[in-house]
Amino acid sequence: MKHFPYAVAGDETVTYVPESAADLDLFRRWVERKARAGETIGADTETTGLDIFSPTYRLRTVQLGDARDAWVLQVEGRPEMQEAARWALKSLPRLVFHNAAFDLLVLDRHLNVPLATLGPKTTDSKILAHLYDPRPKHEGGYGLALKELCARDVDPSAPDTQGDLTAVFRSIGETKATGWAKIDIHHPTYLQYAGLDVILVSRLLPVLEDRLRAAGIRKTLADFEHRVMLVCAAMERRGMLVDQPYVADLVGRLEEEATLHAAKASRYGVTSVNAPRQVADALVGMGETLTETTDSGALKVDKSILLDLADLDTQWQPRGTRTPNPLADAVLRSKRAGKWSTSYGIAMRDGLDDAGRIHPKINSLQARTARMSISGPPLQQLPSGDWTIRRALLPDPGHRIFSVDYSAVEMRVLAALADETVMKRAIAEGRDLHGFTAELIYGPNYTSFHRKLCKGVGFGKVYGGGALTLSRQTGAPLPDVKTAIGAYDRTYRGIKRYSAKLQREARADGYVVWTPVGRKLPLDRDRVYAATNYAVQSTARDVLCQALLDMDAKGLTDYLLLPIHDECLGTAPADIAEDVAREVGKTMAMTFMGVPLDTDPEVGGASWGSLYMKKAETMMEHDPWYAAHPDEAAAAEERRR
DNA sequence: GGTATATGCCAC
DNA sequence: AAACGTGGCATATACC
Repeated sequence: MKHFPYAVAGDETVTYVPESAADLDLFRRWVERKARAGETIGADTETTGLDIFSPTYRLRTVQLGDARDAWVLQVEGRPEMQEAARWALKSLPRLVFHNAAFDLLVLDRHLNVPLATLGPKTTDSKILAHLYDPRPKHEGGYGLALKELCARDVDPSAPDTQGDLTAVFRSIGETKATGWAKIDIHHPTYLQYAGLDVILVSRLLPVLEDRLRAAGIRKTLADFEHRVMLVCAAMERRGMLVDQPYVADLVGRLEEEATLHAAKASRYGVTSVNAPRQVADALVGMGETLTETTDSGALKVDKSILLDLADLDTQWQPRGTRTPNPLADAVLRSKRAGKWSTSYGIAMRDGLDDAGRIHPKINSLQARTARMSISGPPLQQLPSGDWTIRRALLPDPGHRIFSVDYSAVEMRVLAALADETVMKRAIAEGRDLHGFTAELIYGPNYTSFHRKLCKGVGFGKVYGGGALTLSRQTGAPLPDVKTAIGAYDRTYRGIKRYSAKLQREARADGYVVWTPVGRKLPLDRDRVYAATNYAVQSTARDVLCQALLDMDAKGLTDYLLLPIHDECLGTAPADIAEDVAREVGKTMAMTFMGVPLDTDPEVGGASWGSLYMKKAETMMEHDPWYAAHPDEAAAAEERRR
């Protein structure tokens, strides 16, 4: 048996690599001892990369270990090693992984150890670290990577196993992208580091648990996050069907459009529309005056400035206020088509598993506020004003897509947290909140502009924005905005009071905000005003996560595709889709601190895009389900009006 | 070849 | 008095 000694925090540790049947017997005896003792064992996998669901993906090693001993099972192409790993994972009573969702999905898909088997006995050290301090290193936190955490809590000189291996990859003529798949499975550094990771995570766990206890973070919150992680992992495993012919055509059209407009821009000397310097220089050369600058002092040529120059409004419709600048127009169009093609179209086209599905990574606990993120491709950020991208994603065959979102959840959470009595009354009465506000401030004859202003001020409260930003955003004159904000504060005194209280407490209590679930959110000292936003955004996130757990308990997870901040996207057989969506809506709906959080279920057709099409005609032409159900298309158009 | 930063834009 | 929050990700650019 190969073995690699290594000193961790002054202790001798050993990584064992079983080769013979006798070696595996030793491994099994170790597992039996650990299982009897009820110990939590560190676990990890090495694989060919991060794209778990790609057809060429391979699991290479499975590691298990405690604070002193690690075992690396070279399972790739070795049935007896796979069997031993499977047996060990099933026998051990408690496991700890760093970033468990990844390894659990790898083991589910490539070692046939179900998510449902390992999930309930798994602790994720990354979740615990996030609960202790959600900030990555560059934001002033301790960081969330295993290396960063172990440097603090285990051994400052512990190696950067991932980083150091990158150097090894280079030494064998591979890159970071190819190294994990190509490195010899017997390479001593590879095996040594594979074992070290589980020794490190075993040692990290008790320290993190102590830290959470000392910080006053409840065990129930950690349990909540682990359950949420497992529901999200199940959604990630399910993935989403891609309309492959549609995507192929879409990418073609977008690339053509990007090229066409790039060619126009090149006539003005811009060789790359994505180079802000080139664009700015060319515009100045054409006689345009650019006044705004970026943080580093360069002339700013962002979308809003280019839209002005191209004489387009925010909906890209001609405004008729000036002669459109053709370069600005070409740059806008080329950039948009290019981004939609690469970030969304190509990502969908090239990220497929062998069943034609994509499996975007759902990070259930990502942001400082605990918000989730989705990447590869970023499905939470697909264009919503235009249905063409979402049209590429489909419910399962024979299903209809559905979506359920909360109505104005962040405003309602704010009303609840701030105990804002006037706002709570309006919500309880089922009033349109922004119209209600406009009426209180401007009287019964308020205009749509007044309502828009009030809506903006409300969002400003949630985001912490000021008068100037709001004025820029709505186009309303600064004095009008200031007046509206003043009136708003007098109308909803509870919000100002709450915001002031959070900030006062934060300054007295180490610049943190505590949320109702007992989550501790660190604030930047120079942005204490963000406290209200953090509390609201984080609590709204926890509302959706509680709903995910409630839905899971009712067996609804099988219908869910994605969480999108205040919304759940799902798929259900066409004959029961309406019922499923209604049930999801009922389960998501709840009362939070006395404030009702209503939901709005909506059932579409045979593509996600159908939920974003406004006209029945469009639905019938571009969505097969509506093509077969014209009456439903007409009804959907009516509802969306 | 790789990283870090700047800029910009997509969503809620 | 004023302060717009959270992400993912592409491209350009400078630098190692």
